[in-house]
Amino acid sequence: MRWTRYFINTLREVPADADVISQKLMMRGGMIRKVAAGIYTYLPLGLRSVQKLEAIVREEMTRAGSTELLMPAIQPAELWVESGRWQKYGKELLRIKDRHERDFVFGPTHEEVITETVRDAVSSYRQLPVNLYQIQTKFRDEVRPRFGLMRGREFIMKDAYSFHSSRESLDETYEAMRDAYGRTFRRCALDHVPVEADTGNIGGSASHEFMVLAQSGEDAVVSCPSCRYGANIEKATSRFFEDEPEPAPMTEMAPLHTPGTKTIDDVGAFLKKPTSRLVKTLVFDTENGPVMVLVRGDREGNEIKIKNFLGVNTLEMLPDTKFEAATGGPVGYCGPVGTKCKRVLADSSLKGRKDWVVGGNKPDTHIGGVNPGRDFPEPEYGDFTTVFAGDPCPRCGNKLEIHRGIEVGHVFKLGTKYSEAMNCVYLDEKGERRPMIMGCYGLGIGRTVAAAVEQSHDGDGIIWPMPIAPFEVVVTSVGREENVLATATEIYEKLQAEGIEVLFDDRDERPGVKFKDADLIGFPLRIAVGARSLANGQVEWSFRRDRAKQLGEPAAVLARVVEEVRKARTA
RNA sequence: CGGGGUGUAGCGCAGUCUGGUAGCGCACCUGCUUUGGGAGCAGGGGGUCGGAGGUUCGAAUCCUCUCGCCCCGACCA
Repeated sequence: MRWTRYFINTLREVPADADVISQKLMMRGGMIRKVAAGIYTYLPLGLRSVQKLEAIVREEMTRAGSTELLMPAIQPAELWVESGRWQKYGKELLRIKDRHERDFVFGPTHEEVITETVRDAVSSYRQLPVNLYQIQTKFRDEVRPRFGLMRGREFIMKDAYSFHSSRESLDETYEAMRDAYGRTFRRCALDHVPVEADTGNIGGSASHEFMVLAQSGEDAVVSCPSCRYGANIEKATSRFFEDEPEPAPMTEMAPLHTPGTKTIDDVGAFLKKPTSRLVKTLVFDTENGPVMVLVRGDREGNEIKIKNFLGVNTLEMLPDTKFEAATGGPVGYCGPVGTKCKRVLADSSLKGRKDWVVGGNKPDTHIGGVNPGRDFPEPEYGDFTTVFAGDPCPRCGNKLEIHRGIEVGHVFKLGTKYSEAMNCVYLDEKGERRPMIMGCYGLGIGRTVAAAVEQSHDGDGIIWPMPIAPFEVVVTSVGREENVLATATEIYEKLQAEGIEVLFDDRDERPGVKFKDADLIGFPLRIAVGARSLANGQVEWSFRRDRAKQLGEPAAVLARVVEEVRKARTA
């Protein structure tokens, strides 16, 4: 492809509304263009990267035994009513009406359509398992789209769904898909980590996310450098409480006068005890009424874990205005002894511990020597706290690390949530009707491309990993001398003949402009042909990643560049 | 949804407070010079100043309403 015949418009200045690096560089490099908040055009260069990633994804899906289909973006509301999500999904679901005033949605995901499809086509266990995928445009009306392609409203996603007659069959496919994801991201040369994830609203029993590690990531990833443990912070656990001393014998409950100690740190300082020896009381409001959660004083409550344990849809910190009425005590001195809260949870780190120090439900008062079971009803124990960096790994005990990550893929064991709601059943060997067991597997195409840019760039622009670079090689002619153009053209044509993806910068521009553009767009390899080196019968080539220039005769450079591309392709 | 900000040429911005026929840089077009890291000079084209209404002899500028966009927060497969 010749630059002068292509469609590239680079910007010298960063558009004012771009906030993350991938968005800035892709907009400047002429790869994407914002049309509305969270809605982008993929310009030709950007589309090439997208399509190259899609090709890799298709190969890996095929290898994992998944078959491609394409479902509609616009879906009838009835399907969503049937699954129950017409009510539940909320404002993120873009609802539209056709000219007959019939309700439709622009699909944010495709469980409904695929379940209907498989339900109608499959009736016997002999036809299972089924594994189907598509690469398609979704729309989610995010409250706050941001970060360019990383959190758009309209976005391209690969989504796959599998249907099974047994748990074992689902496990097998789940593993195959998980492997396929790992291979896909590895082939894109992305530094990523698979982690255990919260299953969220979608439900289901097991779930893993694939996180690309990058500063701009919206998620926090807990990982162990020694063993292979990795989990989203929403889900991660640790053995932080194992350093607790042996429980002392129980003492009597005794009130403590603690004036002006609103926070747990105040109380610790006042009583001259480390906050880890105190108990912090959190109160949340849910649709089922207020819930009290007790955690060790130095830890933080994890709302996702609490929400999942309770099985509620809404959970938020109880506002001060409702506090006294709900708990029977003032803010800052809340505790489980004699509380009005019907439900009291406690983090497992408190289990077996004696003589708690808790709020006294009276102003300026705490209580020491409090023991669950004796002084207040035994609470419900569970894991309700968030992991801190440096906590011991739940598997091996070594220190956990926390990094920022971009969620580029998510695999779920869905179970029978949708098949039951939508009557997607099969007949087993005994002729009995059973709901199919489902899995679903998402991979953000645009987000992965953006994540690659987040992870690989420098002050001058993008440094594309070869497998998803818009072109593998750029040939830059420097100067307009006849032999320069002739040599550059020849190299360009030979590279094309070798099947290399090459862009020929044949513009009549000054060298600086061409080099700056090449760096900005980030072609992995560059061949520069200029009069100066050509006088010695040489041309120059370099990798974008280090830009170290090497000289050689055209034929030798050509061979070397072809070799480097092939090497990268098979890596 | 709450708080803050912003909207002037394709991009980046000034002008708004203090009303008087719209400006700068980049990009674009023409010419000459230049040619290995975003050239120089000269000339040129392009904007109903987000939209509607109002005040005024006169509105980018003041007032009212409205829309878009951005940031922080809450929320989120």
